[in-house]
Amino acid sequence: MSLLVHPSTENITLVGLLGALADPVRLLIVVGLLKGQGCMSCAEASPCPGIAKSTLSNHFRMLRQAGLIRTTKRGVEHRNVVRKDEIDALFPGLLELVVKLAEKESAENRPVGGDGGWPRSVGP
Amino acid sequence: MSLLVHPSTENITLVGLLGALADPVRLLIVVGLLKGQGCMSCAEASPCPGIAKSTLSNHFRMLRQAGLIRTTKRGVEHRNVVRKDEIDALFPGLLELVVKLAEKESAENRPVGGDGGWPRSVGP
DNA sequence: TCAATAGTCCCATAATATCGAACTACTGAA
DNA sequence: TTCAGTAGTTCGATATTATGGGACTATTGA
Repeated sequence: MSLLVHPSTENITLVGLLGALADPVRLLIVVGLLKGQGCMSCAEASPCPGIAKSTLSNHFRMLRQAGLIRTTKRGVEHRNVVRKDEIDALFPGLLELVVKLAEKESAENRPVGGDGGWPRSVGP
Repeated sequence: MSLLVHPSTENITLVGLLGALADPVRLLIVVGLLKGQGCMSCAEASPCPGIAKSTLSNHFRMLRQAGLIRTTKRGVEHRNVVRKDEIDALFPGLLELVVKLAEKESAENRPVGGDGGWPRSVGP
């Protein structure tokens, strides 16, 4: 059963948000949500080829737990929206800048994330 | 032997930087470096009680691998500095904003990071 | 009622983080 | 030179976390 627990605003932390954004898939999801509008299906939200459904579900759960998105059931699917107003109040400028930098990075031919160099990509 | 490998600027990614900052200890280290100046000992850099020396060493390695800091040997200790100019060129405004938000968070009595709510702090 | 769809949950496996202990490198005495 | 002390890294074991397949739940529409 999905209870769709969301943290209250006082439990949203900067480290939590950064961690939620520190994954290529999740970053693309969030940028997509912010540039488009609230998105429907998980699969729809992400330009993710060959990622298991359960993994995608986990990514959305992580975004939810970090307080980045709010998920509501709408019929058979889940509607995810970024908690923009709340996050802007807590951490003004963060979402805007991340979106801008992600777009800058991809515009410079450096695929957003890629493997992200995170975690674990450079030797000792 | 420590080779102190640093990624070249083209291998510094947004996801990598966010991941490096997505830890309470590392965030405090980076903020400390940016607010103070290049720091000497790992132990000195971090206001970290009861964190194992090897763990701290790993945190510095992660910051290094993400391209956030540059480490040079100076005598018996390692000198760590934030690669500010390079990161500012790649991702303008990121470091400044993160420092500002971390300070805002702690000013609001919400200890920066805490356990950070990341990873894993809210139930299903 | 039944099939189809959207997502979650559970499990096993793989990848990471943490920390103690051993080790390396450098410094500054004696 | 030798030796003790300091700063960090590396290694091994353990614990935590992510991934993906498959089963399961809930909702919709025929």
